[in-house]
Amino acid sequence: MADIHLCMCLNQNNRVQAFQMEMLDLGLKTEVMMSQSRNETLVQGQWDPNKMAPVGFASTGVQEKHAAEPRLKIRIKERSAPCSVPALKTKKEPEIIIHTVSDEGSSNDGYRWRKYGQKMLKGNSLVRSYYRCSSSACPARKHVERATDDATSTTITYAGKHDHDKPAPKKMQCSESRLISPAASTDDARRKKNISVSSRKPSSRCSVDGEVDLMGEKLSKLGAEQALESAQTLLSIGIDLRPR
DNA sequence: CGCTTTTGACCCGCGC
DNA sequence: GCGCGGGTCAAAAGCG
Repeated sequence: MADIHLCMCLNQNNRVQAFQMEMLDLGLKTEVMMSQSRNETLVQGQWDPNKMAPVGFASTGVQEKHAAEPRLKIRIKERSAPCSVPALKTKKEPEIIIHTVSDEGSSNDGYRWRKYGQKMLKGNSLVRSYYRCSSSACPARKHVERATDDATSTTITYAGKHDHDKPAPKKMQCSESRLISPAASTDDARRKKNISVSSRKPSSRCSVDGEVDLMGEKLSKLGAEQALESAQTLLSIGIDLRPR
């Protein structure tokens, strides 16, 4: 099962728009939310993947940061939390949070990341790993947060933008596997030492690009060109939502 | 040999 | 002012 749950919140000029989509193993259930305050969801809608039209809207409560659904969950939102990097402290640089809950728990975003730190958080119940882009002078960073008691739950926080294109793969397959998220590769490395890794199920691929375009179309009606722009930013960062 | 990971130490912001 | 927690640094070790 390769569910994808994407939530995106934006905050520009004191306005927040959000959209969310789920791909329940290609079921492509899509939800669109709009909110007026940070992290608060006011409206939620659904798209029928066949009709490509809204199915219904319903009010929802405040989004919990960490939902407990046992499925792959990807969340993208802006964050106002300060970053220790001085340049990022002053600027409210958008951060993108991807929360994944899956067996594979990896997010291959196409970039090469280098781990530069790891912290035990909240009484060792969480392990947060810190990665930066391997490309020199690239400001892109990401934090991979993983529960020690639930290794299948991973929260990835992206900060900063890549100032370069995705590195060209030398070999399609090899590079793809090589470019699997460092969190996964880290764990893989550990698993190599401890236990054997069960072979990955080749899950079907599904592109989100069309969904993002759909979101942009809908949001444009809401006066959310910023949303589309940020969605493009998201894509430019290189997040690959294709389940593997 | 070059790149990545590991890990303890250090820095800094924030709350009390 | 102090302590705590989060983020980063940097050296050593590991790996391909």
